[in-house]
Amino acid sequence: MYRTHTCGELRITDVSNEVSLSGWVQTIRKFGSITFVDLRDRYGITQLLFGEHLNKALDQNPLGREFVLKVRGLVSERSNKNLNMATGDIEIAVQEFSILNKSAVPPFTIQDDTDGGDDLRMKYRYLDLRRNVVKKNLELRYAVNRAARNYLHEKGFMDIETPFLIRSTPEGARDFVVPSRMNPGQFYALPQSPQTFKQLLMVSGYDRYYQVVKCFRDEDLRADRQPEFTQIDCEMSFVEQEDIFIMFEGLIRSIFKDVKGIDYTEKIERMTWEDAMWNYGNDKPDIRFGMKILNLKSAFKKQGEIVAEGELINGSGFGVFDNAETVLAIAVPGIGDYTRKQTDELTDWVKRPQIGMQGMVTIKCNADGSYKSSVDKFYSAAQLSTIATACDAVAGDLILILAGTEEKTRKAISELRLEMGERLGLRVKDEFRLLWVLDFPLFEYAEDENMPAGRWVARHHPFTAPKPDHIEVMINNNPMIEDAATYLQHPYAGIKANAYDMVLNGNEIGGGSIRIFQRDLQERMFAALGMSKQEAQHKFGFLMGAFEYGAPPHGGIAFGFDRLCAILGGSESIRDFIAFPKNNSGRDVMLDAPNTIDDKQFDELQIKLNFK
RNA sequence: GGAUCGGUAGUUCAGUUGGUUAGAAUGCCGCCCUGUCACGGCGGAGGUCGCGGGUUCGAGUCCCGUCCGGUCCGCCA
Repeated sequence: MYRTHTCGELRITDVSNEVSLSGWVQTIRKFGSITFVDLRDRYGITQLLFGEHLNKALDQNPLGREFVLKVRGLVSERSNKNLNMATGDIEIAVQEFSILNKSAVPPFTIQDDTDGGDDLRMKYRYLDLRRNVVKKNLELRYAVNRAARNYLHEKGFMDIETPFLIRSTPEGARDFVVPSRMNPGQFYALPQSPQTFKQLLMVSGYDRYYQVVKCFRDEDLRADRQPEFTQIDCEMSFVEQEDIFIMFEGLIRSIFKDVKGIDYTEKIERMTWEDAMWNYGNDKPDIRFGMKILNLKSAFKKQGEIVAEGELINGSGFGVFDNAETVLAIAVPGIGDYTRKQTDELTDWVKRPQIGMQGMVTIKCNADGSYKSSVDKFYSAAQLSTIATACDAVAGDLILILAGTEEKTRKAISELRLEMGERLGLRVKDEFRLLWVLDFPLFEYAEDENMPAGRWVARHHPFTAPKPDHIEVMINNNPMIEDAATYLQHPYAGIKANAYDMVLNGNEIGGGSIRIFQRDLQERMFAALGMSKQEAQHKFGFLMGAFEYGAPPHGGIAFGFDRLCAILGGSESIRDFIAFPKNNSGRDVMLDAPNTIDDKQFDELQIKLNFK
């Protein structure tokens, strides 16, 4: 028998029992004639004491780090206890031991504070996974998985597997493709999500479906993006948006409770996409802190906004503002005492290529109620005061202003806001703020080499239903864009979707929609996206055919499982929460994949390489 | 496709204005040590400075190219 107990469970109450343990050698501490060894397994660490009588055996069979060891001995109370270890009251007085397997010296230390770099740890991921911190992350992942499954099972959702080898429908992300040997010249695609299958399951009457499922997208990677990733994919029949909100607020609350022990009882806020863009410059705002964006002048119109276009900065003679499409400001609390050097550094920050601003204007709000600005000669004290008041700035604040084209400036100030939140410590890791963003536009403008004026693409996906009030607009207007410069005036630009994202601390953790379930509306949607009737029938005939046989109204949501785990675990990178992740270039550095295949395999597939 | 940072001992890093024999910590090996748990003490081994080319009397250091890795932009319905 290899073991009677694990390395994490023996306590003072077990003293004088004879036990066997098996595990890995964490450390060896030799003291002349006695030797201490920390033995590690998944459950913990237990100290072993090798007495003088084993010295000869140890000389003949020397131990090393990461050797696999089996010992038999007596549980003994320690004379020096270690309060930092769960098993710190006891040790095993070893009577006999055997080395089950030797280990080469690991390329990095298997410790919480390892000396190994990311690259090396990924190459030897099986060693990295032995480390406690990595193990904790995977345990958290499993806890989230369990919490989700328990909740969904409780609510009557049924886990149904859908196929991985499907057909390519290159809308949106690039597909990974798999050649078919039995059908030469033809390819499967790996699913970007089980979207159409879950909709078909609704047509089939399964009512409530879920799956914790791998999805594949052949796009460039980021710290929070992998080519294969996991979604908690859900779909329900006979629901409206409100039903979805209630159901999945329950899910996320349940996950918080089970995984983090947090009772998230607060109301989960809701914000329209327009408000999010207007106030935060971003469709996934981090609402843990304020610093809302003030529009001093904007090409982006929004109903009900108090500040009229240009009102605050008109006629100043300051060309940068007067000529800009958009001028946006944020009031950063408590940094009104920044030195010239510090504000210059911030200016350099927004001038980085990734942000791409030409410059930045600052207004200091002094303690005596006066203002000091880098554009003092263009604006009166009263004008600066008006701007400051509109920004809700108080004495001690620093107002940062960016000007330029609408899209770029809004994106830049959004980045600046997040950066300042980060620098001021306002983005607290263990504070969680959930938010629904809703009323997304149904369509998004896209450039297209075949269509000079551009065309519409689905912002979410082509199965998303328009808001009921907007269906008429969609049906009664020609989708054709006449002029790229005025696409915002096209009726389609204002059509809103029954789509929603769940946002946690500035991250999109889930997104979904109410779906189209009538054949004619779905056809109309494909047409709006520039797909011919034949093409739509060819690619999605199966779905539209299904809609003819009594499709129920339905909708759903998919959560980004890896990302959710990373945020709950307080990490920026989802790689820490995936057992065997890919690197930045989509490579598995452990397997050295992707890699070439044999000529024989090419022959069987009847495929010939044609490198350019 | 683009921007940017990095590549020096097994590992993590330092290396000044281009100048003698490229350092530290940790890991590894050996010896000593009966209560350690980041054990301690003494000693030792360990380097094609990613690769290729160039400038120079002289290159880890400067220039060009290339490969690899990190982060970001584009992209990600």
